[in-house]
Amino acid sequence: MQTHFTIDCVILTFDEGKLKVLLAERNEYPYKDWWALPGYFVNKYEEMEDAVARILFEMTGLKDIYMDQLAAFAGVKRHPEGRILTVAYMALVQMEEVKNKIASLTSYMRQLKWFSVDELPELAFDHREIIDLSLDRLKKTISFSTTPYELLPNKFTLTQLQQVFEALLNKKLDKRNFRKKINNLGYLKELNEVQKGVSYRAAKLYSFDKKKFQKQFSQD
Amino acid sequence: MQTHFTIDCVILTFDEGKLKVLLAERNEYPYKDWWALPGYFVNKYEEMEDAVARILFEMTGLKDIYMDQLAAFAGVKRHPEGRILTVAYMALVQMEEVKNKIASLTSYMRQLKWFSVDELPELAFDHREIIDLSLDRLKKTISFSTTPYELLPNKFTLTQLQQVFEALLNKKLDKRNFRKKINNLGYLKELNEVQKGVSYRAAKLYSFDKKKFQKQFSQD
DNA sequence: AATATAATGTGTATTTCTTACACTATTAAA
DNA sequence: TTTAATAGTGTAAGAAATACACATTATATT
Repeated sequence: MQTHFTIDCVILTFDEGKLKVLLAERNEYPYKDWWALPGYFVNKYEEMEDAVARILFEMTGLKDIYMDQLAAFAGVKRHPEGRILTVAYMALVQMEEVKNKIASLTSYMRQLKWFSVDELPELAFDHREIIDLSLDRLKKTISFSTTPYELLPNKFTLTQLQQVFEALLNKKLDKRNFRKKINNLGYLKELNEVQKGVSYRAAKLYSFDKKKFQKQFSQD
Repeated sequence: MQTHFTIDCVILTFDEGKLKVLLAERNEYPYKDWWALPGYFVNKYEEMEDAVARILFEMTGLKDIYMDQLAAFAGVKRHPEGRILTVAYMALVQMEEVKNKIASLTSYMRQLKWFSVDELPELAFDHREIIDLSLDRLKKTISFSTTPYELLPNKFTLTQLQQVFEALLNKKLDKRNFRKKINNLGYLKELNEVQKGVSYRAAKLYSFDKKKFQKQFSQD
């Protein structure tokens, strides 16, 4: 038995204090004119991860994006023409980088747009379920992973970092306790720079020390 | 583009103080005579979960087995004849139940055998990688999931439960601290029964209260 | 009946982590 | 100079995690 084989990408970023996902407006049957996750067929001799990278490049103009497989969705009734198996991936990008790049629109999608994850339109196929799964996954792993730092610019304030945690965990955190905990983890580097362009006291900038992070997690 | 579509199952249980996985000896090209995960093609109009249930029934004689999707594996070079996409599932069973059932051998496999996960033979395809992934996944989720109880008989001793944790986490735990913690979770029921057939002091039996467990996790 | 064996079952003190909580400092704009 | 807006900081109380040793009990052996 054979099946059609596609990739769908939940591309997430953090912008304006909110977690956002990139959606495409479909220009093709079925679900024409609906919003959907960016995705497409995998070519015969193409590795799945390469197909993901290809789609991510088309959508964001970026290479070497962080990605993580979520799950396979293979419902017989996903598509009116018969089973189309899709492997869903989650990708995390920095809004700063995306802003300078241009996405290539294709015949099968009319436009791309970032939506806040708590203001999603109705979505094609089972794409809502896929996004929910990715948010669940992030929520569970956030404390032990690099995800917050993939979503933020390379230099960020502690308040921005806290906002990422709050958006993913969907609850408010105490500022002092959050900073204490983050400091104890020991993989933030305090920079000799401050935020610019704000009309109030500027916050110190920090960067993420990936090496120290990995050292801690390689011991388990 | 179309691809062949199969399911592979990592069927795990706990027996003789060890975590064990069920493997099949292949009777077919490629990897003829090698040990492999039980698995097979998904039929055209069959839901993926139904295919998993079908394979699990053939292998163990059991229905309604706990299962969880692990990941899709789709490497172009997995199979010499071209891409065969497989969705790997993890299934957990109680050895007690399996022992009374008969598996149905098929033309493509010669025999089934339980292997301790730390004494695995060389495996066909990327099946070793799949097993490693399932063990990783279990390790990460064990404290917040029903997995230990899916692997054990319905009535079990605290020492057995501790052994499951130790096998999954791959480290020794302190008996008193383990019991204190398990007790605080509050979803174990102490039964008025003790272990039988041992030549030393018999341990009390406990059962898992699934309702209380779910109540706790529905609040997050 | 006495003894040996093998695993069960139990408490406390120490340290670490988590939580709750409110005010001063700094910058830019008006 | 005043106002507005966010940055940045410490402490006390409670909860959870860790380290650690011995008496108890059922069976098997002599």
